[in-house]
Formats: sequence, structure tokens, C-alpha cells
Amino acid sequence: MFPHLELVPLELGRVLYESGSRLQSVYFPTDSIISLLYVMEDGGSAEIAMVGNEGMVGIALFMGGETTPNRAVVQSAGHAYKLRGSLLKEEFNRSGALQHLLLRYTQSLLTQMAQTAVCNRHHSVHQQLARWLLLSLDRLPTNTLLMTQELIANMLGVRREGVTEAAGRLQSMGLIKYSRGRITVLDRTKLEQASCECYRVVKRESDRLLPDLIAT
Amino acid sequence: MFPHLELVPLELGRVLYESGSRLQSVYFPTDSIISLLYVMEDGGSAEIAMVGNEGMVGIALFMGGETTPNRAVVQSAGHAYKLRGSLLKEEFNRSGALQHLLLRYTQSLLTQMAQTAVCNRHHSVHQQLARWLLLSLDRLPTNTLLMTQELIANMLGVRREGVTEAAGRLQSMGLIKYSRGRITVLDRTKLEQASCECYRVVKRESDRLLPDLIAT
DNA sequence: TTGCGTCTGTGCACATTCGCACATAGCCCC
DNA sequence: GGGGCTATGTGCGAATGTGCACAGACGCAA
Repeated sequence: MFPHLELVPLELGRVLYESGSRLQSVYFPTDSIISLLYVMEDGGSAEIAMVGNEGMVGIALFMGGETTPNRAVVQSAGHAYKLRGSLLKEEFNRSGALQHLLLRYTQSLLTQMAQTAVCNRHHSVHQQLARWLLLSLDRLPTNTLLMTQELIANMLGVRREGVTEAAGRLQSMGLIKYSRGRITVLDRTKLEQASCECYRVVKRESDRLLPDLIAT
Repeated sequence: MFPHLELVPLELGRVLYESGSRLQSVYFPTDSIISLLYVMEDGGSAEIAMVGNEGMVGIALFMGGETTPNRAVVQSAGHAYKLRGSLLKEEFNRSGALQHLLLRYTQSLLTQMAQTAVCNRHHSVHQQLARWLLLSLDRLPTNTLLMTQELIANMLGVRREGVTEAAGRLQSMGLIKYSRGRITVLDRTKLEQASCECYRVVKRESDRLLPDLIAT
């Protein structure tokens, strides 16, 4: 299967899958981040989950549904290995180690979605921003991310102004530093403290389910 | 495998799995409903998904994680087929039709969770209550459910008073009728209109992924 | 029938977020 | 180095939801 992996560049904002569209290929991000979004009828959106080098985009393919009602969009530019869906499906159906790995990854994605639901219900924008930054950071090689507050607001499904205020607070506490779409995390430990339990739950499950991650 | 299915009664409030506990058995509800909840550190809770006769409780078993950070609790009393986890796992690993069915069910559960996240972010208590009632109704043989507003509030992760107000509104619109823990849906069509798109998305995916549901 | 416990309704002060309007500030590019 | 675009900051009023307190109301049981 490896010879069929093709490393492709992914620019910010590119839509890999549209909601309900049939999957032709799957993507394994290396240094990029892909967001899974639900886009509402009125155009509003909310991020459901985030995929980085720990996972893949396109699980519906081997889960059997072929499509999902979500959009996959590049949240942080970078690269990903692209693979013909049919090849992955064949390999998955061989029921080998890859199948088990993919299923465990799917379970960790499930946890991420569940925790997103909880977080949306119970936690403040401030805590959610911290969670989101940490999840992004875990999927990037650096501790700087290129993201306007407007985009973050779209991901979290809140107002841009809400992000401005929360980010301002985190900055004045010395946890992060930012200007014009460039956010740098200064104190990761304190950022984790500022976040809610949701981040820790997702991280713990991810570490537990995928202990043996090696670059694909 | 069928001879090993054991029909067991499930009383309201019973906890089938505690967060993080190892799964011994899986359950296929017949006329009961099981809620998957996340319980926060401060004791608050939020429903992540709902399982009725369309699905099963315990997918972590075949997904490979063995545990999840969620609690499964009986939301509506009734019965379920209980099965030793190891048996299901064996059958799953035979990669037959059951495996494909279970994976498609898991995908529909994924959609339900994703939509819960969206709904928690963007929709009013009023809409969420309508969605929740419809999802419950779809999993019950009758159109009456036994549920206090207090319990519904715990499921939705909102205040009891918020449910009181939303339910009062639905009642005065003639969509439902209730008293002391007994809710009857009078006009399902209008209730769907009062609900948000989330219900429809979940329903559509569920119908699409599991068209061939026969009582297990 | 009476009583008690549980479920439901309501009022009010407060916090958070929203929606909008508009001010400021950094950066690119001619 | 001065437009002009885009990103960020701020200040309202309104809406929604929260936390608490307590009143009413229904139903079961003695």
C-alpha cells in the first residue's frame, strides 16, 4: 500500500470533502490540520473534530457509510499523504493490524466529538479557546499557529468578538502572544490549567488508544 | 450466537456502564432507551447520544478501546438483549455481515454525537427539547414517555426550569401534553417543525446507514 | 379524605453571549 | 511613505440561560 501514498500540499481553507459527497481518497495529515465541520442551513458552522498526524480524514469509507454530513477543511496549511479510497478499503477488509489501528483511531475521534458536545454545553468561550489551542498545538510541529480570530470563531461557532476578548485575556495572563493571525503559545502548562477538563479527557483517550503512533 | 442472547429487564436509572469501566457485556435494547452521558468533574452531566432498538451499548468493545469515558444509563425502562462481550467480539472479528452492520451503526452514532455538539452550540433549549423528544419517540413503541423534567434537564445539560418553560411552550402550542413525569406527543409533524435541523440530519443518516433493521 | 412527597410553575438578580456599530492598528504594495 | 485592506479592540442594548427561593398542584397511600 505504501507505494500508493502520495504526499500532497494542502493550502489553508481548502475543502477536502463537502458534506454528503462521495469519498474518492483519504488523507493522512503530516504537518497539517484538518477540521471536520458541520455547516448549518443558515450558513453557520461548528467544528466537530480536528485531525492531524495522529489520524486520517475519511473514516466513513471503511465504516461503510461512504459519506458523512460534514465538511473537511484545511485549518492549518501543510501536507498530507493521499491514498485512493479503494486501496484503503481493501486493506481494511483484510482485518489485519491496520484495521484494528483504524478502529481505535475512530474511537478516539468519537471521544473527541463527545467532548466537543460537552464543552459546547458547559464551558465558557475562554475555556474552549484554551482547549482548541491545545488540540491544535498537539497536532503541529511548532508552537505557533497561523489563524485569525475570525477563523477560530467559525471553528468554535462563536462570535469573533468573543474570541478577541478571550484571547486578550489569555494574552494578558502571559499564556499566549498574538498579532494579526499569528498565535504563539508561551506557557503550555498554564494554558492547560486555563482549559477545561475536556482537553485532558480527549488527550488521555488519544494517548491510551493510539500509543504506538509512528509516522505513516 | 443467538442462543446466548438473554433478555433482561432494565429499570429506569440503572447504570449499565460506569465511565472507564471494563465492558463485560453488550446490550441490544428492545423497548428501552439507554443514554450515553459524560459526567463532569463537578458532577454536571450531558447526554452524548441515545441508544434504542436500532443499536447497541458497548461499541468500545469491538472498536478496540475496551472502555470509554462515558456512562450508560437507562433513560426509559424496558428490556434489552444482553450478550457476553467476548462472543460479540469473536463474531465481529469474523468480518462477516455483522461486522459491517455494527460499523455502519457506529457511524450513525458518530453522526448523532456530532449533531449533539452542533445543537448544544447553536440551538435554543426549546429546539433541543423538541429534538430530544423526537429522538426518544423514534426509539419507543408508544408516543408517551415517562420522564420528569428534572431528568430531561440532566440529559440536555440545562436547568430544570429551562425545560419547564420550553415544555410549557410546546404544550400551549398543542404539540405535547404532560403531567408529572408523563409526556405524550400529540402532533409529531409540528414537533418536527419546532425542532432544529439536527433531528432531521440524525434521522436521515440513521435511515440511510441502517435501512435493513430487523429485531435482533 | 387527608396528608405528604414529588413534580411543575414563576419571579428576580446576575452572568454570559449575541448583534451591531464603529474605532484603531498592523501589514502589504504601489 | 501613504493608501487600502484586513485584523483586532470596544462599547452599547437585547436575548438567553443560570441560581436561588418559594408557591402551587397533582397523585399515591394510609
